[in-house]
Amino acid sequence: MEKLINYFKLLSDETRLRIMVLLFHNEFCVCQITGITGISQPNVSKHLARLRDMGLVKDERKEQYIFYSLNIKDKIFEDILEKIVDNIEDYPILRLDIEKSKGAARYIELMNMKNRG
Amino acid sequence: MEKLINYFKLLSDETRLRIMVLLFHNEFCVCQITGITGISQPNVSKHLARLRDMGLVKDERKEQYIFYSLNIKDKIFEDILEKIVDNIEDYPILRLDIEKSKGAARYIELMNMKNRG
DNA sequence: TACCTATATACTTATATGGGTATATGTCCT
DNA sequence: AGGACATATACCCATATAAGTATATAGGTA
Repeated sequence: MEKLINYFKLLSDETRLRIMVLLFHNEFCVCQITGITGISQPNVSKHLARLRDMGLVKDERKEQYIFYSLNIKDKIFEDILEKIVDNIEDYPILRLDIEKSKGAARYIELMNMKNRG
Repeated sequence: MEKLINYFKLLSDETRLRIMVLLFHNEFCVCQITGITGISQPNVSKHLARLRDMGLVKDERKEQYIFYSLNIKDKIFEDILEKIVDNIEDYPILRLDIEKSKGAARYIELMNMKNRG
């Protein structure tokens, strides 16, 4: 039951909920999540680390970026997350994050272009 | 979204989760919940008050007892709770509470009989 | 090598949370 | 009215949690 309790703890924080819902739609690196949500980079990192330690997300380095993606094994948790996503219209903050995230693939391109002048 | 977050906060505490799952099966008074779960009376009362303030349970006095019952209006919360109950075999503590609760109707009878000698 | 960006972590602080004990309130019964 | 029980609440304490700032680590590129 401790696991179940921990799942609910995870979801009971707005920052983590936003991150989880984002990752439900796609994989993102830390800077993309930071850019999309406006949450500070250390904060995003910290929450992702916690999610990783609980085995709910996995990370993969691609050059300078570390991409995080969902890694859910527990059906009950998956179902709950899905239920939230299905009702995303009820949660404008989440919907907005997803909207913004659609331009996020370009975020890294833009960064790279900027760095190269 | 604050409501959703609050739902998860509610469920992320073992005491409240046990109470909610009990009430999902039946209505109970404070002393029954205390008897079934072994949680202290003030603690049970406090959590029930919190649930009541959030509109998730309602209370009804019957003589000296105050019975609490579920009063869920939000479908997403109902679905989540249902999902837990459907998988109750995974959570021995919850299952045991339910088992014990089956004798709980008799609890008040016993109390009354004892008081009358 | 030096610099820039991405990410992680340490440290601090403020706040929320949960539980215990003691006590108040309310109801029933005699 | 007084005693017994049910419930609620106040108060205290310990702990957990989240966020910010500063800093460390690591990769990429010139």
